[in-house]
Parts: sequence; C-alpha cells; structure tokens
Amino acid sequence: MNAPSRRKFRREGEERRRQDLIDATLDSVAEHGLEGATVRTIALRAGVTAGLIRHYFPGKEDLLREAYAALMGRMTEQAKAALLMEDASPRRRLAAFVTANLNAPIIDQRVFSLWATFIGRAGADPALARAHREGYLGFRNEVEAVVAEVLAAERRKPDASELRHHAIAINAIIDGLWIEGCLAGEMFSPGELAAIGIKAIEAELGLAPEKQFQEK
Amino acid sequence: MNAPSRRKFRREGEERRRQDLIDATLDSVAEHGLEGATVRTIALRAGVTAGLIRHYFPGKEDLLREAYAALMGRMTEQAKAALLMEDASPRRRLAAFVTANLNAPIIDQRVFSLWATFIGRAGADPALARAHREGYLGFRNEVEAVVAEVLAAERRKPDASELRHHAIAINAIIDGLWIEGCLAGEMFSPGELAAIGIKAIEAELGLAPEKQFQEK
DNA sequence: AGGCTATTTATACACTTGCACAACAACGCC
DNA sequence: GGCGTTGTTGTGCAAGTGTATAAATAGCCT
Repeated sequence: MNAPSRRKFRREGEERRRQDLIDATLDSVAEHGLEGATVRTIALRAGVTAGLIRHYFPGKEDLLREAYAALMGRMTEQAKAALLMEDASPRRRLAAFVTANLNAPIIDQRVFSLWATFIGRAGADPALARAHREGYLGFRNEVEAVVAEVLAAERRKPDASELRHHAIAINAIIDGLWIEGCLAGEMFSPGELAAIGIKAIEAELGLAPEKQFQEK
Repeated sequence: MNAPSRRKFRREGEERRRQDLIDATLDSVAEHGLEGATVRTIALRAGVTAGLIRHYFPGKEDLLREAYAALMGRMTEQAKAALLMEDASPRRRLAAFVTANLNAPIIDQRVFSLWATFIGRAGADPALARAHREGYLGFRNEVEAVVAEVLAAERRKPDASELRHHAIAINAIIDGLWIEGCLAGEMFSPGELAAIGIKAIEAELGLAPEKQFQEK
C-alpha cells in the first residue's frame, strides 16, 4: 500500500504531441498573454508535465516561435481559401474574399489577441518582423492580383503604381474593419462589416454599383 | 574607510516621479514586452531602485494600468489636435486629419508595439477592453462629425446610418494604413500613405477630385 | 511473454519575480 | 543649525521561472 503512485500516461505520436503543445501554447497566450504562458501552464493545458516540452522543443522560445508560425499559417490559409472560387466573375470573387475576411472565423477575438500579442514584439524581434512582412506581402499580392482581374474585366488598364496603391488601400480597409470587428463585434449587425467593406472597396476602385441594384 | 557607501539620491516631486516611472514602464514594455517589464527593469530605467515603485503605486498591475491610460491619452490627444484648424474648409480639415494620422509621430513603431502589446490583453481584461472601446468611439465620433461637415458643404444630406457607415469605413482606412506604416514604414515614400488614405476616403465619400487638380 | 527503447514523469537547481520592511538621508520648517 | 518628515534605498523572502537530469513505464518487436 501507499504505493509511489506515479502518474499514468499514454504515449502519443510525435506530430500529435507537437501539435497539442503548440495548441496549448496558443491557448495560454490568448488567455494570459506572453507573460502568463509558462512551461507549466502550457504543459498542464496539454495534459502533460512540464519536462516533456524540452523533449520536443529545444527551449521555450522555440515553442513560441513555432506557435506563432502555426498561427500565421492558419490565418493566411483561411484568408486565401476564399479566393478559390474559379467560376465566378472577378468582382464576385473580390466580394467573396472581403466577406470571408470580415466574418467568423476570421473575425475572432481570440485570434486577434494572439495576433496583437505576437505582433507587438515585432519591433524587438527581427525574426518575427520578417515573418510578418512575408505574410503581409503575400496577402497584399493576392489582393493586387484580384484587383488586376477586376479592373481588366472592366476594360481598364491601370499601371503598376496605381495597382499598388489600390492594393494598399484595400488591404487597409480589410485590416481596419477586421480589427473593429474583433474588438467590438457586437456593435455591428451580422454582415454589416462585410457590406461596409465591399462598398468602400468598390468606391476605391471606382466601380459602378452592380446592375442588380440599379433600376432596369 | 570602506564606508557602507549608500547610493546618493535626489527627492523629486510626486508628479514628476510618477511620470518618470510611467515613461520608464512604457519604454520597458516597448522594448521587451509585458513579460520583460519587471519592477527592477523599470526602476533601473527610471534611475531609482525597485522598492520605490511600491511607494507610488499599490502594485505593478496598477503601474501598468496607468501606463496604458497615459499611452491612450497621448495618442488620442495627438490625433484630435489635427482637427483644430478652424479656418479651413471641412474637406481640407479632413485631409489634414488624415495626413496627421499617417505621418510621424503617430506613425511610429514604438507606439504601435505598445498599442499591440496592451490591446492583445483586451480580450482577457475587461477594464482594458472598456478603455479601448471608449477611445475608439471617441475617435470615430470625431470622424463622423467631420464627415458630416464635409458632406454638408457639398449640399448632401446623409441619414444617420449612412453617416455611421462612412465613419466606420474611414476609421478602418486610417487604422489599416496606420498599421501598415508602423510595421513597414520604409516600404512607403514620405507622404505616400497619407495620399493613399485621402484618395480612398474621398472615394468613399463620393467626392469629386479637387478643383486644383482639374484643368481650368 | 519478456525485454528494449524512447516517451514521459518527477525532482532538483539556480535564478528571477513581486512585494515587505527596516534603515537611511534629503529637504523643509522652526 | 538641528530636527522631524518622508522619499528613497537596500536587503530579505516566498513563490514561480526555465532548464537539466535521473528514474520509471508504455508500447513495439521478436
């Protein structure tokens, strides 16, 4: 009796454990910030003990880096997925892209908290700044490509500088509305942000209102 | 000889010391994040010893709260200051407002780092979320007021909902471009962001290009 | 069934953290 | 000029930090 009573455990596959630890890290950061994301908190959340982290990651910093990379990957992946409707008109695709970016699950307070917490350290951490830069430029290039298609369909031939300015402005509109939605989502009715975004972007591009909204 | 050699110090006025400690806190957070802002780091930066912090603030949390309040105060104060040109036309005032918000010192990586670091915790800290909400609504109301003036000068009578949507969109444009500028300022030539912002906002409001840019 | 090995736990350690408290000394007041 | 007030320092402490390492055991292979 009064056995040493060591904790029971199961062995998991390496990839599974790494993902669990990364998810637990993101959860911890979202809930308590970077300061509250201690190895013990993370391990507890992942259902393991703290020592195990060092078996999968060289150190805590590496775990945080991989967690941030995973977050960015998921965000850009979701964002770009909305552009895959091949059969629609460029204008519809752009609208769908905006709509996807201004509704759940991309409008999400938890994701925003994570983004803000990590990006706040971009000024001090060059690796983090570079990761952001790449994600941002990738996103903006996607926007620029769709804008080019939209304008081409309207028989307009913008030069490179014009195109770039449109992409910067549209990116800003989406980012700005995304923040407003994440921070004060309940102040907007469903679909309102997307409607505002689409109208603003079409104004930026000088597009006439869609035919369906005009009198026949 | 080998006297105890206690550190020399000067007594400062209460307000001065509090401000120094708050500034040192913001510097520490900007440089090392919330995790790196320890009482010892902050005190060292302020040129005092750690114990003094407890003489001016009940605890570290209170110091952080006051530092965030000070940051928000300075940001909104600077932003609104650009609207004070009484003698200019509404349209010029709006343009000046945008220009002021999209150049130094408001476009600033350090300020952005601080904003992101603090706002990242808004999801978990209700007091912080409320502080943000108030600042945001105040800013948006300013925007809405100028927009109303601009449209009135154009003899247009927007209803409340229309006005609100314009304010939301314009706020998003400014915020989005602000972020782009803070995070990748060197990718834009001086004044470029402001020009993009003004064009996007005038498009949103359906304003014709200014007369000075049209052929006479 | 029984051992092998790598995953997992548990413990230890040096260091940092926020905070408490007593000693001290700078400055105003008489 | 001495003296009291109190701003300021220095030290101490318990709790928590990341990491190192040894001990244990779960699950695969034969």
